[in-house]
Amino acid sequence: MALAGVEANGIQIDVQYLDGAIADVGARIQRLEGQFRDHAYWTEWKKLYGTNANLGSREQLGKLLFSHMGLANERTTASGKLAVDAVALEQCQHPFARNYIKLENLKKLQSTYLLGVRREVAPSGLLHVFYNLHRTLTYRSSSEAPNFQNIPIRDPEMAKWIRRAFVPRCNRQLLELDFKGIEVGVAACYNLDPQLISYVKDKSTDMHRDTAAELFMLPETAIPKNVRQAVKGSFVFAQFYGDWYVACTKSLWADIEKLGLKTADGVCLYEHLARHGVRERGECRDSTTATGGTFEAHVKSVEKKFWKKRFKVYDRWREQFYSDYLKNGGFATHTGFYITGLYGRNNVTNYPIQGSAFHCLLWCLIRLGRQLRQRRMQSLIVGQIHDSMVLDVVPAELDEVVGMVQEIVRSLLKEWRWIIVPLEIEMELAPVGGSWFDKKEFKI
DNA sequence: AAACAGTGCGCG
DNA sequence: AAAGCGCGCACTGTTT
Repeated sequence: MALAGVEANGIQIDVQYLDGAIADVGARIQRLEGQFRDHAYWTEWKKLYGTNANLGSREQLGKLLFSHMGLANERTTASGKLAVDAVALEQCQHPFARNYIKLENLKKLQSTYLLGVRREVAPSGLLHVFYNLHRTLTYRSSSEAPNFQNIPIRDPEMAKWIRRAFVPRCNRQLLELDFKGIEVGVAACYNLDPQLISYVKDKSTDMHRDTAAELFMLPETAIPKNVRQAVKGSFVFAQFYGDWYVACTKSLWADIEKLGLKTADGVCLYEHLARHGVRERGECRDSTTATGGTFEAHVKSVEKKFWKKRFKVYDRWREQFYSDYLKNGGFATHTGFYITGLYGRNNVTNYPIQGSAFHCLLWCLIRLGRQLRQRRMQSLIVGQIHDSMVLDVVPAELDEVVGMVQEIVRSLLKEWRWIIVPLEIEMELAPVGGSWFDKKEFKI
């Protein structure tokens, strides 16, 4: 019922802007495609495929680059074919391949997002997306027509093109509220690992910083922001979701180059590691290839310490939870669901965390929506993204809305006793009349 | 023409 | 023993 309310509210779209953006991006795509058709490679491409040559076919591009031209590519897909994705094309280090990625990005922006939103906007100018609660294995939600939960944000350029179209109603502003680190917090509520709990509770500590110090042999007091960020994504979260050191080694090693990671003194991390006796990545083929002096061997030892020392209770919980599932044929979540069926180890230990984290948000969303109506306020909930909600607020109601949310979170902690860590709400606010792209951190 | 499988990529 | 989790959408190429 609550999500149906959000669907009915709808989010305002700046249709005039959107139509302009569609025209602009369309022209860019045309221009780029024209450049491709002037390139010598396109002539080769046509020799291979004749009238069937299709610039949009990655299969054809793969044949051209990796079979015909003989460029290297060791990446394969699930079914064993050569992968022709952004990583493989990046590795070609060739302008034709690089520009192809750019073109594909623009086409993704145009077809999935700009046109995807345009197609669904109602004549009123409101976009009523759908939220499902019956389609996920984890008891999260999903969103469709269009999917409101995967609108670009990480690439600022793509984010600007599409998020500019999402605007507040007249004389209002967009407010986004999200739970900070909710999945880590909820994980701690399942595994009760004292070290993890203390990391979550004590703001002076930072597990990403500490792990970064170990992985890159740096002092904990001198971890650059982008190094911490890379370790958070490529190691800590990956490990929590069930990744292993071989894959983590590859992505961390690639991050150094891709993100230009350096020590606080400006020394490239390859050079820094070499000074500490780690001169190469390692073969990274399987569990037998980690030989001494390689980054692979080092990451392996950090992983061991990570699970056997730092988060040993979390480690034991994963084992226990999975073996209980094997015995019982199912597992319960803290939010009252019992999940049965055939799943692997990573699924079983991740589903309850992912689902329950969403239920914290849903619990709050239900109450906020109800209270806004009861108080006859004009502010509306207009969207939801797993651990966040987007509101279209009347400026005069802003303080009251924020107060209501904080009170609701307090009552959540009282009601659900299994939540044994603090829950923090982060807010982002756009100016009155500003778009979703214009949101900025907002503190009271 | 519709359905399906496979691939790739956007988000949390 | 397995080897990050969850989604929706667009597009290509093939089958029905």
